Amino acid sequence: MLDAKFIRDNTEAVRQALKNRNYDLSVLERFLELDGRWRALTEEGNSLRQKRNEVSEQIPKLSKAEKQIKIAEMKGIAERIKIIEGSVKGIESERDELLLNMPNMPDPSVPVGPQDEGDVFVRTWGSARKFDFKPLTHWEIGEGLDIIDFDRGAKVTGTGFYVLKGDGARLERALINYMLDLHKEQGYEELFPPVMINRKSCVGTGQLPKMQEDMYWVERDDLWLNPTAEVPVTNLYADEILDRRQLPIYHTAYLPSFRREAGKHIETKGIARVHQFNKVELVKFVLPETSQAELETLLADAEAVVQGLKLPYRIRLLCTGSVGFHSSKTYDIEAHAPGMDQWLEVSSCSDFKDFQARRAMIKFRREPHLKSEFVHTLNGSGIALPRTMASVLENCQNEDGSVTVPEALRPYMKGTSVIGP
RNA sequence: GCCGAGGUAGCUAAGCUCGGUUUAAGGCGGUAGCCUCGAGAGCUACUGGUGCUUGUCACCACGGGAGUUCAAAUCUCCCCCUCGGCGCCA
Repeated sequence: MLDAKFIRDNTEAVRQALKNRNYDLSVLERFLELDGRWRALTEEGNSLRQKRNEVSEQIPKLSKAEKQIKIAEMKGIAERIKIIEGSVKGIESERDELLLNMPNMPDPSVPVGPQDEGDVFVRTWGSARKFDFKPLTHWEIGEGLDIIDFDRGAKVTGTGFYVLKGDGARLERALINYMLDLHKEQGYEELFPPVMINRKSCVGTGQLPKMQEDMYWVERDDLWLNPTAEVPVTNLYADEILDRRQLPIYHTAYLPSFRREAGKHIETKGIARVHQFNKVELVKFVLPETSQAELETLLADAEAVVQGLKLPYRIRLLCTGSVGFHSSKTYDIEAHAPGMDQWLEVSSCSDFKDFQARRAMIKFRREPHLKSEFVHTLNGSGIALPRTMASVLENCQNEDGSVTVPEALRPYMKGTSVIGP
C-alpha cells in the first residue's frame, strides 16, 4: 500500500507509475477527490469532538439548571458528530479500498515497457544441454518411469493435481531438504508456518483483495489456503515494532502452496502449472536503506540452488508492464527445460520496499526515543519445486529413459544415483 | 463443543461494582539530561498512533465491532483471542 501522504505530495510520479504499469488512471483521480473530502470532514469532526470533550469536562461542575441547558446543547453536537462520522467512515472505506488496489511504485532501475516484451535478460548461467538423442518432456519421463501419475491425481482431487510415486516422491523430498539446508547455511532461519491463513494476513501481504479469485477459500472459517509462504512468514511480524538490532531478519520456509489459476487454462501439460505445489521460500525484513543490496543477495541465494543442481538458467529483470502488483522490483530465475524447449520460471525475487510493511504494520525503531519506521520486506522463491523437478528430469535424462540424480541430491536419496524403470 | 477466568501502553498492573478530579495511577525496563574521575545509586524529562497550523496543538487509542448516553476502560449486545476444567479426537 502506498502512503496517502506520498500520493498527495507526488501525484505526478504516481500518475506516471500507473501509466507505465498500464493501470487505469481514474483510480488516482478518484482517490485524490475522496482524500480531499476525507481530510475536510475529519477536521470538522475533530473540532466538534474537541468541543464535546471540553463541555463534558465542565458538565459535572455546573448547577442543575446550567447542566440542563448544556446537555440540551450537546445533544445537537452529538447528533452532528454521528452524521459526520458516518460519512467519514463511508469515504474512508472507499478510499482505503482504492488504496489497497493501487500497485507499488516501480523502482527507478526497472525498465519501462510493455508486459514481457520490455523485460531485460540480465545474465545467463550455463548453456542449454545438447543431446545426441531427442530429449523427452518431463511428463513423458515421469510416466515412463512411473514416478508421476497425472490420471490418479485427477481422480482423487481434480485436474491440475498429480501424484508423485516412489523415487519421484523421494526426489521431491530430497529437493526440499537440499534447499532448506542450503538456505540455513546462507543464514536463513527455518520456519514451518500454518498452511491456512486468515483474511487479515492475506490483506497484509497484498493477496487480498486483488487476487481473491486465485485463492482457495475455506468458507466456514474464513481461512485461505496458503498461496505462497510469503504470506504467513511476512505476517509473522504484523502489528509489531521491531528493535533495530533485530534487523535484518532472514527466514526460509517450506510450505505447500495452492493457486486456483482462475481464468488460466491448465492446458500446459506436465507439472509446470498446477493447483498445488511445494515451494521453499525466502523472506527478508531489512532496513530501508539496504533493500536494494538485499535484493541482489536474495537473488544470489536463490541462484545458488539452481547452480548446485547444475541446471542452466537465465535471469530476467521484469519491466514496469510485467512487475507484480505489490512489487517494486523483481528478478525471475528461469531454468531451462530441454524436453519442453522452454525456460521455466522457478523463482521470483522481489523487493516490496515498505508496501507490505505499511499494509501489515511491520515497523522498527532505530533508537528507543525515535519515531518508528516501516521495515522493507523482500521475498523470493528458493525455489518452486515442480518446475525445478521438471528441469531436473529433462536435463538429467539419459537415452534409455532413466534419470541421473544430481550429485547435490544424492546424500538425500540414500545413495540412489540413477532413477531407472 | 460446553463451563469458568481473563485480554488495559515495550513488560507488569490499578481503575470496571456505582459512567464525569485520572492528564489511563503505580512499578519495571528503555532513552536523554543533571550529578560523578568513571560507574552505580539518586533526581528530572521523555517513552502508543494520526493530522497539520510543529504546539504547554488537536484528535484517536484500554482485544475487535455495534449500541445506550451530553459523556464509556467503566453499562448492553455480537465476535475474536489466551488460560484453566470437562467432552471429543489422530
